[in-house]
Amino acid sequence: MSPTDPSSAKASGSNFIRNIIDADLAANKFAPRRWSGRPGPAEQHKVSLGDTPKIRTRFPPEPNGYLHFGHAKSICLNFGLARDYGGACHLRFDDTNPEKEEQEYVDSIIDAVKWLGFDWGANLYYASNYFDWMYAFAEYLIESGNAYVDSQSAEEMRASRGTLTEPGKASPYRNRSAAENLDLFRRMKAGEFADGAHVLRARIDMASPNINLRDPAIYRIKRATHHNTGDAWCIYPMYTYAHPIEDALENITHSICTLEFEDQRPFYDWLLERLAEGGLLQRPLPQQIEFARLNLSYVVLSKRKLIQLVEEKHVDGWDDPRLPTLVGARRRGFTAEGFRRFADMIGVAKSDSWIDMSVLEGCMRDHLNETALRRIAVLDPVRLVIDNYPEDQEEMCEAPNHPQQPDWGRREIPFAKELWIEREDFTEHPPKGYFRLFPGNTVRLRYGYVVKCTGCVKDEAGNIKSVHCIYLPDTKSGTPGADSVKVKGNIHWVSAKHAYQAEVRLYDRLFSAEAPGAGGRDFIDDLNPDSKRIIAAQLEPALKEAIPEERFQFERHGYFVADRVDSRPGAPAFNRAVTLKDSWSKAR
RNA sequence: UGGGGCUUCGCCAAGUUGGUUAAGGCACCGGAUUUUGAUUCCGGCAUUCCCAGGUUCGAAUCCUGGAGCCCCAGCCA
Repeated sequence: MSPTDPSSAKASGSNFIRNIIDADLAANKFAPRRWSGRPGPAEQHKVSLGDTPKIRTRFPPEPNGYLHFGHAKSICLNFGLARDYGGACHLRFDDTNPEKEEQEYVDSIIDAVKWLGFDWGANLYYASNYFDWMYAFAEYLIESGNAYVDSQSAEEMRASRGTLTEPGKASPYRNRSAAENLDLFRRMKAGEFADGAHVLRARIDMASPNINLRDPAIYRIKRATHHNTGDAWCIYPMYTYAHPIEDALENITHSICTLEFEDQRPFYDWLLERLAEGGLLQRPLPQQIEFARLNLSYVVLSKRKLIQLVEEKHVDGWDDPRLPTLVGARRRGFTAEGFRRFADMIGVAKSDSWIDMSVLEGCMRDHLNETALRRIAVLDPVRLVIDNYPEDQEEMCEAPNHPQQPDWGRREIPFAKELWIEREDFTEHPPKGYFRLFPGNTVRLRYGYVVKCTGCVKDEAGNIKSVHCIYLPDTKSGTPGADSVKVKGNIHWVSAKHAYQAEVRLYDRLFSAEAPGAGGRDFIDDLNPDSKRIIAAQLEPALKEAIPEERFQFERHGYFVADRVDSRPGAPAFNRAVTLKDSWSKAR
């Protein structure tokens, strides 16, 4: 199911959903299930022998937007469960509302789920492919007295629904005969009525304390071209009605959704029970299980807000590396494995919890630490001149591609008299504990020589133009004398003459508030003005050959990725995914 | 205020048939190693489970009462 070895997939700890599945499996609940090889009603499945996957879950996005971090939790949950239990997870597009859904979103969702590392095999489905069955089931509901056509206006319906504390009142159309209802419903389908003229409702209980059971609408007239069925239909099923049926047709065992659907579960069960009674759906019926959606600090995940950020151009499109979309995260340099670890780490439960953005960042840092090649980059360059180094001399220094992975080899970095070093690695007035360059101090130029700082040259305004030092010839890394001089400081550098100057984007959190828009503020006002800084950095020459999406650790800085959109062959641009932990600046 | 949920360490989260000292992760704090102030390693980190009573030899787990937070009145999903 996933690119990672299933056997190594560390069984994410116990959680309430696993407990339910364990109990179901122990009770052999799914033994009667049949699977015909494709979704369908009882009649179709019952001629088959059984269903090989032990459980079936599904990830059912509505193709009306881009997937975000919240979806990643759900994807990892559903596909992860299927993987761990020898089951299957379906990718199903819940496309029952033609006004909001587009092919563009279908494509991006497919890309995102694949990128996260999951495989639905042959189980790619569209709710819209079930419209015929849904329609037939609705006729059955009418015939069995469980649904009726209501001809009230939307306003009238709302008015008669009652309130949270008062029961609703029956519609004057509630007791139409089955024959009349059937005739009306067929004419709705035939296109005889205007949008909104009638609606099909389940007949349950207008006085139910659960508002969702007060005769919910299940079909509405809506003339709109559907991305999949075109103009074949002018009536479309509502989510409440469609979703349970989709699950049942697909033989889903555990239909996992978020907490806000909890009140919907009685209807889910009611509907499926009616249909199973009629022999339309096979038992055992799918069961809906609700878990708490992801809440992430410093982030907005609501579709409305994401759209606003894109449309008002606070970010550069849906794949902006600062956006919590999966395409954005990918461009940012986040990894699929990082998301999977994150999902495992935060677990799944029913309490409405908040996860700090630093947890996600930590997962990315963790995975990137293990996998990213090390390279040198000077992001805020100032010139370092080695006064006692011959003018025209050059030599190579050797550095490992990864300190913990000797097998990954080494690369050479050119060294010369003039180097770029980090501006913050030199100071004339060192604070307590500072062990980088300052006049009189000795540091190692990482993978090169030990140098002793002699001072700096400033312009009239007092800005440092260059730092000066002398090197200790016998101290080159890798040579016998390398450790003859012990130093505490170790700074990185790039030869000025050989450096590859590139565009580097330093991304930071999009919002500076933990809960953007909290306390009645406009969330736009919480935007972090420094969430994107574009700089010209001096990089070690090897970085020129980076290919799009190749990720690196820029030593002592963080993890960066060659941008998959703006990089050109031989001229990659880099995005910062996440910084390294920095206990020095934290301590200060 | 009708209905449905939730409440265990700074943040997640096990624990659910009542039974030794309340898992684990993250964060944090020490200390060791380190040519990344990174990584890695080792150690520490809830006499207490929202609160108050009660049952019991024994309760986070059972009972009673209370508090706080989230969700529901679309012909959205």
